[in-house]
Amino acid sequence: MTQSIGSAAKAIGITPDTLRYYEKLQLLPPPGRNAAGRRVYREEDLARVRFLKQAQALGFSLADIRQLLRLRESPTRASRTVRELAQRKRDALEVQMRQVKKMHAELTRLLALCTGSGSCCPILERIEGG
Amino acid sequence: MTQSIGSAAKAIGITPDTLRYYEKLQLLPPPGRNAAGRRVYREEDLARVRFLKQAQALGFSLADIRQLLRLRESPTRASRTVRELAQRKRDALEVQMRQVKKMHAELTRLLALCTGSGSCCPILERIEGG
DNA sequence: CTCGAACCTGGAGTGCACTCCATGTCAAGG
DNA sequence: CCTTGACATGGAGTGCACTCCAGGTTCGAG
Repeated sequence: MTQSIGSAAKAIGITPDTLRYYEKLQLLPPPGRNAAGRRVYREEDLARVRFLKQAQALGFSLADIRQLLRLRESPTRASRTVRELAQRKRDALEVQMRQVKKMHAELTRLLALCTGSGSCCPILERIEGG
Repeated sequence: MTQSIGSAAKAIGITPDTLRYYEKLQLLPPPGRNAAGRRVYREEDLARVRFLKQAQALGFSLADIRQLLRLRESPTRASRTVRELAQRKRDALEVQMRQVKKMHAELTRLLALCTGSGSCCPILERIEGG
């Protein structure tokens, strides 16, 4: 069963433009074409795109994903490289999480102080105070 | 006490380019100039930049900060608008936190499964499996 | 006095991940 | 048959926050 670029994109939840963009970046191999020169996607092609999107949802960049896809294709599926990639990504997420948490806590604290009615604003004061 | 753009930038921990960039975006008012036409920063100017950087550290974008700076300058310091800005930002951070947490948990789970030695890779399988 | 560092300006380039555009071809419904 | 919509291409534009460059002036140390 094959699909046009439009229905393939819809099935995955992206746009045809994005699909062509991934192809241009060589994240996806050129799909087949029909007699009229239009792209034809097989289930296998869709699986690759879904893999890409899943990895993206796990926080990997397209550059990371380029690696991941190559490893996925490789016959030995060199597990160690993937593991290292995942580990680095997890470390980065930890740092990000701490930062986001800190910002959130601070804003929560400031919002609790702030009635939104007074003429003085604890939020501005906090930012000013450093 | 006044500063050259270089020492002002250093004091804040940014580059002169960034300082000029903020000025171009009108996030900072044009500072004074000396006889030779070089920028001269007063303590007051530095305070504004520090405010900007603090707000940035709290997760505000430059567009947000433009608002914040205007409000800071305003005579009434309209607290309600600031509060709304902060609230929206906090909500966004909550969403972001949940996402980052989820990705982190998933990667941790996968890394626990993955020895990095076997020929099969749970991480790739997970991404494939959807 | 000289030399290198710091400064000035306007504008271009970066990185990420798309997104949109103009122009043209092709296919299916009414 | 005609229109409308999906598809094709190459290339430009978006948004964010810088960052760098060329070409010229000025400052401060020796």
